[in-house]
Amino acid sequence: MPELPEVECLKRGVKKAIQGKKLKEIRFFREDLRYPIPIKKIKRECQGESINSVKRRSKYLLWEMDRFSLVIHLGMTGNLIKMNSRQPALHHTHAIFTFIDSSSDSTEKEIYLHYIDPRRFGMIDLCKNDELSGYSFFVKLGVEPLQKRNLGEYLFMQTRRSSRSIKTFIMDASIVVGVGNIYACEALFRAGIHPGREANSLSQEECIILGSQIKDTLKDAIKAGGTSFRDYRDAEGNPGYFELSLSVYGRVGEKCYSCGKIIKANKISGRTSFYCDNCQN
DNA sequence: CGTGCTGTTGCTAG
DNA sequence: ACTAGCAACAGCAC
Repeated sequence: MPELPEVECLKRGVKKAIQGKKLKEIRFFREDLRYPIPIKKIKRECQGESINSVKRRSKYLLWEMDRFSLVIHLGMTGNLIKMNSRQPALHHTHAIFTFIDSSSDSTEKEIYLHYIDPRRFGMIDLCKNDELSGYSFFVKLGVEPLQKRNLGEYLFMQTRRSSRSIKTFIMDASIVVGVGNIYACEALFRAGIHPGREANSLSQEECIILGSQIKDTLKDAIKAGGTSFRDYRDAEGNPGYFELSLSVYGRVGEKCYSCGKIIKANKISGRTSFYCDNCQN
């Protein structure tokens, strides 16, 4: 489900639901996802703590408490959904977080966030707040596309010595985070750049166009609530609608909305790439 | 029934 | 130094 826009939308919903609330109880239903879950440590350090803020870095969610931050990644199929029950409702429910208002001890207003992940490519981890900058999963991350000023100039600099394809390049999280297969395809279409072009063959002008199209594509997707390609839902269980705006992704064999030629699909570094031969050069 | 895809990321081998 | 390929897994379309 998640590329940057989906995680951003989920973050906003989760933030609304739990920020300022007290994490009363955490229940785990298995010991590992992609990596082992430090269950004892998480229970010890987080139960009874208040959530000061909910943040996103790359595709990681951060629940910041006084000393620690819970780090949650959704992998390919993970989700966090508000439910009415503290009982697991689905087969692939791996954790349930119970929140209460910090001010009251009543059980009336408990909130239950269920972590669900069929494929278990996600992760749940804990990191001290003052160690986040050196946190192993964060140290190698590239820039946040929506925060980075002059993203295009940055891409131009970074691409100069790279012979890999531009699509693989912008999907590389050590260069720029959050751009997965869907948004890489869409941003390249909007920029009129063929996904198979060698990164270092792009002119400065093309890089600047690509940089701004990456930002616009991500922003548009966030506005639409993300892309519910298969089963993405936000924290409230609502789907996103950006798939209605997809120009090329998943449209192989269909007509390009812009020129009417047939959309093609090709494997680039093992990932299916959708593009219009006519509009993208 | 297989078979071959799928939104991620980090490690490995070349 | 860079890059492609793979592994971890469940579900779904064909």
